[in-house]
Amino acid sequence: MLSERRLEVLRAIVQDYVGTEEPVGSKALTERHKLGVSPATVRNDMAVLEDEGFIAQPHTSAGRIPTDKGYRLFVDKLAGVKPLSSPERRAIHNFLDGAVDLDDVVGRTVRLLAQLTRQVAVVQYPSLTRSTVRHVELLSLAAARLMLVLITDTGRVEQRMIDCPAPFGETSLADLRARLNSRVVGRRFADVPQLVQDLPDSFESEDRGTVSTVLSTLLETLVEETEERLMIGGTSNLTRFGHDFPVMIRPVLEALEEQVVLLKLLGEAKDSGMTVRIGHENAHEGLNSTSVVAVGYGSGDEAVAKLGVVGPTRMDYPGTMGAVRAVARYVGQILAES
Amino acid sequence: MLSERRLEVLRAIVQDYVGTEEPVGSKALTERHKLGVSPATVRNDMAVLEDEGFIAQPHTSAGRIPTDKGYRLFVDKLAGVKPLSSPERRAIHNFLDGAVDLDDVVGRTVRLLAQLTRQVAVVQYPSLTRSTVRHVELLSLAAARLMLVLITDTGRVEQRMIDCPAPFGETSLADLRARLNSRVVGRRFADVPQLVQDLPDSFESEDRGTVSTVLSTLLETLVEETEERLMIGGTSNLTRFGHDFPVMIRPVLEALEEQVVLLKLLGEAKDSGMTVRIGHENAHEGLNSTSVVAVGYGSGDEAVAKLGVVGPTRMDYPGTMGAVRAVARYVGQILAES
DNA sequence: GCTGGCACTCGTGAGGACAGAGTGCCAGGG
DNA sequence: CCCTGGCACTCTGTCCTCACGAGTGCCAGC
Repeated sequence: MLSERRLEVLRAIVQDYVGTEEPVGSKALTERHKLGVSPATVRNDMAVLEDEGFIAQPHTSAGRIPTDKGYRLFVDKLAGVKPLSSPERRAIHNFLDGAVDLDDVVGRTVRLLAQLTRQVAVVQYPSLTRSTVRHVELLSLAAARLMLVLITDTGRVEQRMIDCPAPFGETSLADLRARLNSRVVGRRFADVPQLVQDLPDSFESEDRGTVSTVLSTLLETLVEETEERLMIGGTSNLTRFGHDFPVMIRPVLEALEEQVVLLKLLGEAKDSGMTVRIGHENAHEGLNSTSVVAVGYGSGDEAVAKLGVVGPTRMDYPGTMGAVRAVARYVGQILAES
Repeated sequence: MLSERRLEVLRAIVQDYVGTEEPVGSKALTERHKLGVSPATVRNDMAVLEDEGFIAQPHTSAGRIPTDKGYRLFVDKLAGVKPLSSPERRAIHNFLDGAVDLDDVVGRTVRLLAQLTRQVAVVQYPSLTRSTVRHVELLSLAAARLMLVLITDTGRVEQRMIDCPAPFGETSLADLRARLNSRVVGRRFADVPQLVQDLPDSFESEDRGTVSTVLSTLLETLVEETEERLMIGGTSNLTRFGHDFPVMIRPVLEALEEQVVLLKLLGEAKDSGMTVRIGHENAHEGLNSTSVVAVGYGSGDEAVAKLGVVGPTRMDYPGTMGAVRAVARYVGQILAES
C-alpha cells in the first residue's frame, strides 16, 4: 500500500497536470504544494509511483504525467465530487426551465452540459423499453392507409405509416383504437407484445388482416426504436484537448458520429451511480485517450436513460462529475413534472 | 476580359490545387496539363491573373493558390456540375430507401451527403410554415389535461401539453377535434390562424376557455416551430481540411454548433437552383475559409427546406455540387411518396 | 506574342551548439 | 529508517547557420 504522502504526491501531480497540461517535476511540485518535504524526497516517491504504474515520464528527464491507472486511483480514492457553485446551479435552472417539449429538454441539456464542463456532452433520449405507453393513436389518412402514433410517458412520440391489406371502416378503427388503448395504456413497452397478441381474434374476419398489420407495425416500432436515439453537443470543446489535439480529434470525432459506439459507451455505464471510464478502459479504440463520465437519469427512482460527457483523460474529474450529476438530477425532475 | 488560355490556366490551377493542396507553380502546370505553351508564358498569364485578383502567392517564390474570387470565377464560368457515377447513384437509393420516418429520412440524408462529399453535411427539416396540416389530434390525459399532436404532410410531428382552465368532457373534445380538423386539414400552416379564430364562439360558454387555450397553444406551436430544426453530420471530415486544419477547425465547429448561424446560412441560399458561397462571401466570420453549397429540396415543385454541405474553399466544386443536387432530388422524391 | 535564359528571393530542412529542466543516485545527518 | 543536499547525466527544445531547390520576374531574341 502506498503511504499517505505518496498518495498526496499523486494527487498533486494530477491536479497540476490537469491545470498546466505539462509534465510536472519534483521541484515545481514542492513549490506549489505544501508537502513539507524536499524535492529529493518527492523524487523518491515519484520513482515508486512510477514503478507501481501510476505515473510515467514521456521521456527521460522530463516531468511525470499520470497514467490511466493513476487517474483511476485519483478518481476512486483521492477526489470527491465537487458540488456546483450557486451561479452554476442557477444556470441549470434558467437553462432547463422553459423547455417546451422533449426534443427541447434534450437539446437544452446537451448544450448546458457542454457549457458547464467545457467538454463534449452526450444525452440519450429516454428509453422506450423502460417507458410506459401514454396513448396510441390511429388516424385514417385514406381508405386503406393509416397512421400510427405512439406517445410515451416521457413525452416521446413515434409515428408510422401503415398500408392496410383491405379498406378499414371508421367504426372498426374507433373500435381498434379503444381496445388497443385499454390494453396498453400505462403499461411498459416490454409488456406490450403479450398484451395485444390475441387482439385480432376478436375482430371480424375481413378486418383481421388490417388489425394484424397494425399490431405488427406497432411491435416493429417498439423493436426498432429500442435502438435508442441520442444527441451530442459541444464538439468544439474538442479543440481544448491539448497541444496534440490535431492527432486526437479525428478518431474522437469519428467515434462520436457513430451512434452505435456512443450508445454502447453509455450502455456500459452502471444503471445507478456515476460511472467514470478512463482512457483504455473504454472499449472503443478511438476513445483510448478520452475519459467518459456517465450517469443515469430518470423521472422517478429508476433511470430511463443516461447522459454524460466525453473529454480528455486529463480532465477536471471532481468538477466534471459534479456537473454531470447535478444536470442529471435536474433533468430527472423536469421529466417528472411534465 | 481574360483570354481563353488564361481561363484555362486558372482552371488548371484550381484543379491542381484542389488535388494536391499545395501552391502550384508554372512548371508543374505545363507538365500536368496540355496547355501547349511554355512555363514562361504561363508565368506571364499567372502574373495577369494575380493582378486581377484571381490567384495569390502565399509568399514570394512559392506557387499560386486561387483566391475566393478565383474560385468564384471557376464555379461560375469554368466548372460544370459533375453528374454522379452510377455506383454513387445506387448508393443514394440503397441508403435512403427504407427510412421509416422523417427523423430517419433526415438522418440518413445527412450521413449520405457527408459520405458522398466527404464534407460536413447540413440538412434542414421540412419547414412547418410551408407545410400543410395532415391531422390535428387531441387526447385527454386527465380531467383537465390535454395533449395536442400536430402532424404535417411531410411527416413531422409536434406535441404539446395543455392544462385546461376547466374540465373538458369527451363529447366536447370529440366535437372540437372534428371541427378543428375539418377546418385546417390540408391547409397551409400560415393560413391556420384565420381559419380557427372564430371557433370558440360556437362552443358552450363553459368550454370556451378551454377551446381558446387549445387554439392559442396551437398557434404558439406554429410560431415557435417556425424556428426550424436541422441536423448536421460528417464533422469528422473537418480533419480533411488541410495542413492548417488545427487553426481552422475551431471556429467552424463553433459555427456549426450554432443552429442560428446554420439556419441563416441556408436561409441565404436561393430558393431554387444551387447556391455556392465561397470563403468571405459567407457572412459568418468563422466560416470565412469555408465554402457552402446549398440547395432547396421539396416533395413537389416547391422547396420545403434546404440542405447542403460545408467544406474548405479548396473543395471539388463540380463533384460536390453534383452530389448535393442528386441527394436533394432524391430526398424530394422520398418525401413526395410518404 | 511566345520562348529560353538568368539572376534573385524565400521557405525548408539538416546539422550543431547550448541552455534548462528534470532525473537518479549517493553519502551524510536527524 | 527516512529525509536531504549535492552532483553528474540525459534529454528536449530552441536558436543559429547554411545550402538547396522551387518558383518567380524580367529581358532579349525569334
